[in-house]
Amino acid sequence: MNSAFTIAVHSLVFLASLPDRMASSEEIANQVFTHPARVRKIMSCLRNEGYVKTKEGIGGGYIFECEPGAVTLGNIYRSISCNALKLHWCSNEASETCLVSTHIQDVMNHIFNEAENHFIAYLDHITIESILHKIKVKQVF
Amino acid sequence: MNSAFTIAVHSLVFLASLPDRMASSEEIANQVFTHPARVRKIMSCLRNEGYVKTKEGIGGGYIFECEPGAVTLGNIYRSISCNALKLHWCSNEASETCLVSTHIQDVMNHIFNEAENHFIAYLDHITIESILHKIKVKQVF
DNA sequence: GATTACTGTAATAATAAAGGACACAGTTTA
DNA sequence: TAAACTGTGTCCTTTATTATTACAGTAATC
Repeated sequence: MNSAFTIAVHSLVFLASLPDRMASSEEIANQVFTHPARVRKIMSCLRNEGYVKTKEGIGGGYIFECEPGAVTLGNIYRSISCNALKLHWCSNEASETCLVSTHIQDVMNHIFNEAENHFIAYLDHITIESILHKIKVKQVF
Repeated sequence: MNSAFTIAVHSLVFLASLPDRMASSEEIANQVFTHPARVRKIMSCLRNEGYVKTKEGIGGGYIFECEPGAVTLGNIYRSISCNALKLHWCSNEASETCLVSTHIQDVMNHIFNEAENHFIAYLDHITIESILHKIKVKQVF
């Protein structure tokens, strides 16, 4: 799993802490310790899903489009990292002589899909707002 | 997630299909489409956990040590890939001025741990034997 | 309408991770 | 002693990820 998911979550939590003004990609990047261009790319994705509103030009930037309580980590995962868990390892040269080799691919794909669903189901229980709240009360689990 | 987990599962399913003799790393590598040295490395790990028995020298190789029905994919995941889901992205230069940045790391670590637990809990429902069985009856889900 | 401060996005470069290949010591059998 | 194995470390290539740069497009402000 790459870090795009974490950056997205961190950015959104940051935005949720600033409900009344826009934040520029540079400001977010400083918080998240990455580069403004990367932030913009990731935020583009979140904008397509309707989670943030963006504005170009002077005074522009990013702001939450909907209620932080309505956005789950599952939502973010699905828009940013879906299939990140799936194995990239793949070989189609399977010798047709062996039943195990020819079918294992299907079996593993199915298992990874299901396992990822369980992963996402857990993430769906967590909202951006709940993370912000936990941080605010300094009661970090 | 790297492919070591998949290679381990495939190898074990293959071994489960040969309960009465040892298979060499070369034979397994042919099935799994990787290199004998990589198979040996991964099998070493599985041997440490007691899932396979190994034997050096002529006629040596690998064979199942326990019942294929007793080994779950969760077992394999824990021995081969634990923490594969965890984010590697990490920055300790968090500016102490911002509450979000300073605590987000703890929060995300906790979330990834829990999410991985859900992932593993699903894998614990699947045994090597059940995979072999599904393949044998050609009823691949 | 020119300037400034932004986003959007692509291209390239640098870095990190994964996997393959090889080597060789150690072990067991014959 | 030779042959067929495992165990393990190291190097090299490939691939994936991330950083960096660049620049066109847009909106506000002077």
